[in-house]
Amino acid sequence: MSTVYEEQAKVFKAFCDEKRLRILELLRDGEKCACVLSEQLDLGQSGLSYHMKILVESGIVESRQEGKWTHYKISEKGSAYTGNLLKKLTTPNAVTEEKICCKSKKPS
Amino acid sequence: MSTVYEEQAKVFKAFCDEKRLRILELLRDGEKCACVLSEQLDLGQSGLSYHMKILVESGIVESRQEGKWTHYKISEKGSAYTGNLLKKLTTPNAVTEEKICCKSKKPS
DNA sequence: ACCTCATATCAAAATTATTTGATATGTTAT
DNA sequence: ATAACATATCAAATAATTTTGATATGAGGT
Repeated sequence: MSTVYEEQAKVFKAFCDEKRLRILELLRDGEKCACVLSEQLDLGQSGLSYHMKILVESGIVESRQEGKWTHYKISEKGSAYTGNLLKKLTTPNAVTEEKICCKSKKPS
Repeated sequence: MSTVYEEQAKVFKAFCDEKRLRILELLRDGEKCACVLSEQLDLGQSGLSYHMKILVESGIVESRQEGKWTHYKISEKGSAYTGNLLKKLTTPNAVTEEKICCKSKKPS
């Protein structure tokens, strides 16, 4: 069972972990390279790499290579996409709105 | 380590699981009771209950008791809150925007 | 080419989330 | 009060995620 749902879930995984929220918070102050991020969080090098991969794959973060260093920043495009997706997922379909499910009372 | 981050993560957990995304999709068609949801997904009674608890605790879904039945629907308030939170988490701080980290090149 | 450094990947261990079946709670009807 | 039903909770089993340390890859400098 892998489909649209898994794709969508992947996007929000970015926000489902404490460490990643901390990383995003740091990135709100502007682009940062991995070394700086690793320094500011209690995360080893490989742990950071693991989370950055998830963030990049979610589309929320962009990476840029510069020589040995990798710089990360929040992606405007990805953020906008996610915002729209969230709205879509939580907006009622407006179509067949009223449909009683389990009868509230037996017919008297 | 439990704080704001964990609180925020909890909100987005609603969207991080395939089953829950399916449930939300069903709820976009209007309020539904647990029995109907359970019927439409390959989820046993207790499994559904587990996911509904997560959804309700995230604030995205509201529940309403009616006799024996529990009805669930998407919470407008919770959705709006989450939308704003998402925006907040992905909007740059605009303050000290430019700050070079790892020197791009050695001073020549 | 070789060395050093930054990051990525891998595999094992540890942690956390999900599923499942059994039982508990609470509501309605008899 | 008891029976029947809807949902919640619990505990054990399973699966997925995260952490950690070791090793690989790839860039720059010598």
